[in-house]
Amino acid sequence: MTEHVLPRFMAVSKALADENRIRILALLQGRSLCVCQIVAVLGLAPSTVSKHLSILRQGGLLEIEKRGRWIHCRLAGDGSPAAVKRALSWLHGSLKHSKRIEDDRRSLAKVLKVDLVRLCRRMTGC
Amino acid sequence: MTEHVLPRFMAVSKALADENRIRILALLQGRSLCVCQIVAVLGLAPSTVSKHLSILRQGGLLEIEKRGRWIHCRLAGDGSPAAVKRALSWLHGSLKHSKRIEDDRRSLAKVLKVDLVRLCRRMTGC
DNA sequence: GTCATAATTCGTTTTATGACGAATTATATA
DNA sequence: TATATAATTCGTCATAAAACGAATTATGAC
Repeated sequence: MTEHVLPRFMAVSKALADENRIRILALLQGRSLCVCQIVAVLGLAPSTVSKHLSILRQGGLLEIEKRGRWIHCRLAGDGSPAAVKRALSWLHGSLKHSKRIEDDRRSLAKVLKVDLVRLCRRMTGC
Repeated sequence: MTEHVLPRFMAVSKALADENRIRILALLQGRSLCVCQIVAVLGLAPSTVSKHLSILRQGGLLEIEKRGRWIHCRLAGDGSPAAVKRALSWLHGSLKHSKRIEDDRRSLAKVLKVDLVRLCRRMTGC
């Protein structure tokens, strides 16, 4: 019986309460992505995406890894709390047939074909 | 592949993104409650609780049944979508050791001892 | 070292959400 | 029928959240 159980749960549920963050989590299913790749798919400002990623990390749903100049994101792994794993499994199970998510996946497929350096150059232009 | 999958999911996840709504769902675990009983435990204005209940219903997490002058609420049953059932199971699994939720339960135990008619009379006084 | 650039932080604006009380609706009881 | 009252809807206010651009930080390339 502890004080922080509910706040922790709320951090996860609030993280899941925004459509763009759900899109991010769906994009990351089964793969790791660079921030700029996520930006490219979502079509939002980098600062906005950065904020979303920070909220997802705070909820424990996301892990990051610095690789040189780029930051790669992936979903929380097996080591994460059961509550987080169940949330992700709920999410992925529920969104299997979403057109919006499928559109994002298609968009991602195109983005993945572009070299990272060229992709990020393109970003600044936007 | 349908259009409304993501909006439906968002209706559920947004419904779960408020602490007081989580408290309501936790209170309703395994029992049905009258609106005025929920009001008594949460300590919020009836209009506020009513709004919360409406959001939970919209998300499909809650069902209501009119019994005379009172409206009784219960969690979504076995007939509800898998996404909803999984959300509820995630929630209940995650909050087992929450002090706040446990306090609510104790508060509910007291409320349940009061006759419904007298309880509601007391409400108007507040 | 200097420059380019990936990502974040900060400040601001707009929009969404939660809270309440007053008014309304609907139902049981006198 | 008239009254009491459980619950909702409506209007309003205060707070929180999402979006952007500008400025900043940090890392690799030259």
